[in-house]
Amino acid sequence: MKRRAATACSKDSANQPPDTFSEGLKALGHPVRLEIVRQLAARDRCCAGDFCSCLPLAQSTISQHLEMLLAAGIVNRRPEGTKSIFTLNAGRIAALADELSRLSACCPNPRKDTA
Amino acid sequence: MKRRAATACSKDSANQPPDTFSEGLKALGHPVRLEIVRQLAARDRCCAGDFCSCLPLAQSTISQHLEMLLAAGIVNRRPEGTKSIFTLNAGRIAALADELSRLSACCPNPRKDTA
DNA sequence: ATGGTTCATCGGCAAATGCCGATGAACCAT
DNA sequence: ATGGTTCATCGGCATTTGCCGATGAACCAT
Repeated sequence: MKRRAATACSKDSANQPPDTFSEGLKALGHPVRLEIVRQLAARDRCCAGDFCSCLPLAQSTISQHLEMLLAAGIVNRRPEGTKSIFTLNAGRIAALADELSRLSACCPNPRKDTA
Repeated sequence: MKRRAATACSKDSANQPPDTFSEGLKALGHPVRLEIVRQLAARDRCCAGDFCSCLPLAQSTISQHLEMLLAAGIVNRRPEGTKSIFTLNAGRIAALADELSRLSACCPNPRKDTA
């Protein structure tokens, strides 16, 4: 098991450098990863196996999706016994949502009527 | 030029069926497409060529990115003479932002302090 | 009609992505 | 120590993505 790299790579929640906006959106832009996030939002605290039992995918595949979400700062991981506990990084998601809404508000673009 | 398929495929702004959330995020989850969206948000109304002059990519590549944004409902396209005028679909982006923020709000997940 | 723009589409190619089964480390029991 | 979980990582594979140059249609001049 090489997954005990650091001590607990979950505390550093919002460690996203500069341009990571598109990175975050990309991580969320996949139905499986989005489902993972939804599960996490609904249940709070899932271990990796929980996702395996509610998604029709191999364990290795799910592990890789989790890894991507982790790399994008969307989720946090914490080792607990032989399990990996995942939690949502709500702050990060909120920040993405915020930047997105700011994008939409930037230009009113009211040309939506008949003209 | 086959691009005059319908009359003006831009009016139907928010025509996204059911799951299109991840589709939209995926479309935005690419630095080039995000830059296109930013340009559009800042300037309102760009033709395709405008993007070619501010992005270091071939015209065909940009056309394809625009096509993706169009398919995802992020932008609208309107033919105008020999040009294609693009506008932001701000409503769609706002809806994505909203759903995203709802995701983050779902679970407070306050375990962010030392514990 | 002729020529010049603008831009969508068509191969083609390299790289990235998504998926899997297998392997083995870390941990928990016994 | 032995065996059973849990899960990250590896190699391999098929598909998708991102990019390009070239082509040609639609439109605008003249």
